[in-house]
Amino acid sequence: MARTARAEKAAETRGRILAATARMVAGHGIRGLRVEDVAKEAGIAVSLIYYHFKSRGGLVQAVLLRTNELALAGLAETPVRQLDGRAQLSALLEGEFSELPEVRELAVVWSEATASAAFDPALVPLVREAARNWEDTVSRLIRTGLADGSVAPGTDPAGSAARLTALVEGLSSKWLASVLGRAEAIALLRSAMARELGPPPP
Amino acid sequence: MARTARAEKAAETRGRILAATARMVAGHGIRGLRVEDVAKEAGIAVSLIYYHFKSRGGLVQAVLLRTNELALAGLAETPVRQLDGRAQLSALLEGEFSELPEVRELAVVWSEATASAAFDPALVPLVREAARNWEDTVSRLIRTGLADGSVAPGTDPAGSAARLTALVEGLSSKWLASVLGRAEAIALLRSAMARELGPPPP
DNA sequence: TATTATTGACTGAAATTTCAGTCAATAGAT
DNA sequence: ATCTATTGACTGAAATTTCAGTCAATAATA
Repeated sequence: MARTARAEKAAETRGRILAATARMVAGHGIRGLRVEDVAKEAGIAVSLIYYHFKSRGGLVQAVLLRTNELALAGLAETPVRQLDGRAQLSALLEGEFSELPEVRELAVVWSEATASAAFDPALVPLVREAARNWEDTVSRLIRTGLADGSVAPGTDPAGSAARLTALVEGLSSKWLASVLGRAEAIALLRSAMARELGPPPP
Repeated sequence: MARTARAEKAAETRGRILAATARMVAGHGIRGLRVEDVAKEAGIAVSLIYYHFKSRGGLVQAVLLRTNELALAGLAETPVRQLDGRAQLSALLEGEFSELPEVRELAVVWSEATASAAFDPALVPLVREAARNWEDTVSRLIRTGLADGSVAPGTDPAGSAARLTALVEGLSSKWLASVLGRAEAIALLRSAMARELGPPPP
């Protein structure tokens, strides 16, 4: 499908709008999202947003979809082969508390989506799928750890994954709300991992 | 201070407004809260809300304060003296996932407050204090459990309390978002408690 | 290939909707 | 008669959505 130059540029614009939307959601929340702000941030006319997306709600849906895709891509990124499963998992979970704007952005959008899903049924399937992806990745890494000996034998991958992801979500929301510092959050996560997966290998 | 009939009635009205606000927040979130809806729900005029509270923001602050007080009162409710510390803690944490509207209401308001605090610094102290109360209560019950033998010796009350409360918050947000069923949430909580506090006594 | 028609991306401004917040007037208690 | 609680109608400022129209890229035609 030879995309014409015009279509190419349009796709890029759409992408710019979504990126701008993500930044705005990260800064003001889903409910605090203003279409005009998005347009300004993306450097385009407000009405163009309505041309590409049906409505403000459609824009939100689209940005959540994109966020899921980005997160999946991030998970797929092979995290240094020489690390054992346990270390990879550590990196993945602790990475949730990064100060890097683009990582924090994902965390905020995700947390906003979950919170909003309680009032907006349209978001539920999206949030469900994202949660499943995340949990699957964690339990896969636990199995890797079981195989390479970095995780204590007898660990239940699915159960530990469910508990750890829920814990991370709780810690993350406290962290985003400034109730918990980054260091404390990571310390709590580490102690929980030790309980779930046995003492870390040296 | 002999409260006159007028003051009495006014106080009651204030209470009705706050109760209505809590219901609306539970249904639409803090960000979805509209003062006209509150007025309709409480059966009073919009302007009366501004008479009793300075602004929409003041109303939100007030409802969060009230929610904290309600929660504290709920915590204080002596949970049957014959239960050991462990059982009391179980009841307390599992109670978070009750289907009772008034309990679920507390959970939603709390979760909304936390989510909103990420964008509204005015809410941070309130959320902090509520988190501290909650964590203190949990760690106190763990100490009770240590004393009566229902919690494994060597358990660190503060650490376990921090991890358990974070876990409950994560489970709760998934539960409210319909990502997790009540039964699953409780099962995960139980398995986590077993890890933190040792096997439950028979 | 030069000319003409058609489509797709995009804009600016106006229409509509949505809300928080105000105020003067009134009812009711003391 | 005074003060307090309460009302209902109103305002103003955002914010969302719609729409008529421009311009450049592509497709069709000669």
